[in-house]
Amino acid sequence: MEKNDTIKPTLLDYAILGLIQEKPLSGYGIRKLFEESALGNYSSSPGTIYPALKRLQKFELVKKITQSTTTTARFQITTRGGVILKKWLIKPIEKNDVEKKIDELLLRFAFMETLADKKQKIDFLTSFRDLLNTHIQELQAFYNIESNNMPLHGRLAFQYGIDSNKTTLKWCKKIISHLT
Amino acid sequence: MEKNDTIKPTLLDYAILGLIQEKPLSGYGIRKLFEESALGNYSSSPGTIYPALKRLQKFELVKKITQSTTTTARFQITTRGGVILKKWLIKPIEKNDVEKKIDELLLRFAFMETLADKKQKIDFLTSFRDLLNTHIQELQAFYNIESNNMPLHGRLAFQYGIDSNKTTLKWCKKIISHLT
DNA sequence: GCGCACATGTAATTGGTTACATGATTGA
DNA sequence: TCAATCATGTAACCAATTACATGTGCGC
Repeated sequence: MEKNDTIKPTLLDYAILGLIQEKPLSGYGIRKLFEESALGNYSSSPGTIYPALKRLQKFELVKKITQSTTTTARFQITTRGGVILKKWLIKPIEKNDVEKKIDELLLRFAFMETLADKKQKIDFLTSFRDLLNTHIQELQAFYNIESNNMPLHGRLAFQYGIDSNKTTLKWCKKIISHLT
Repeated sequence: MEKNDTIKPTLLDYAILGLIQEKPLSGYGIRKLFEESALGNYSSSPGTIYPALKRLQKFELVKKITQSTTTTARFQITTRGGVILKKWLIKPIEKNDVEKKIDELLLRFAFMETLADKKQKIDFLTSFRDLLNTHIQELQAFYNIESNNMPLHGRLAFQYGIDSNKTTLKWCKKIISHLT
């Protein structure tokens, strides 16, 4: 009905789309997966999941399927939902993603396994790596100039930021060599 | 006025309290700091900062001070605000903080510099370290059991989680030895 | 018969985002 | 004088959190 209204899926929406894309799941099944997998910190509370599913249904990214009266209804991704999911997966990584949305990039990577081809994966990872490199250099440059003006704990916290970006970079390189 | 109503400050609220605790700042000054320091990804948009300041004023955690008619009004932390800030800084770290709220822990650490004594800092960091150790062991145990059932990319993303926790642990240990 | 896991919702509240709106001051 | 920066706000919208509410089916 609201097909033509634009929807801007949240990260949770994408996580749901990615999960049911593998196989249809009930609302409860989705909740259990979020609870147990621990991968990503998405809320599994009913007040989060069920309204999200309703939203996704409204925009026809998912649809309810009922095989028999005895089994629980499950949600399936629609063609439209699949298109939107894939578009999100392979869209170019932006500076801001690397600076503040590592979780989202990791989620994208996780779902790329079956939904992207090898070239797209490599593109994703090399772009990720390059942007990380730039970001780390910028952080380092900032640190070199400003560290003397920073309070001790601020400096140490900033160093943590650099450290963790370097870890991400290492991971990225490891995966690249793993895939090639 | 609403003194007795409980307030549950958000992370942004704490960030503001921590900043103005050092020296009074205008709303604009706070916005600039969030924009430039890059430390923590807090929104610096007017629609975020000014309502937050209004909220903090309402609960009397900050108060407006005007030195002269020419200078811009600045916000100062109140006694009440100081108490709440300190309580947050030194409260025991929970399992969940280590699992999902590293940013908050880093922010707490940054503000502890002047607001906590050496023992409190060491307690904070050793507790952080111990909880991280436990968490990493749990992740590793989960990985050992489940990795064969995980899809490749899921496994790699999970490994990223372990890696980054290990980085946090290393940082933690480094700071501990730095302080002792 | 009791408790637990399964299963699905709604309602109130609220913080954050985005966009809009306004005006002063300052330096090129 | 014109653009940029300083400076402060409001309004609409929306997703997420928390709490409440309900009901089934299974195993002990």
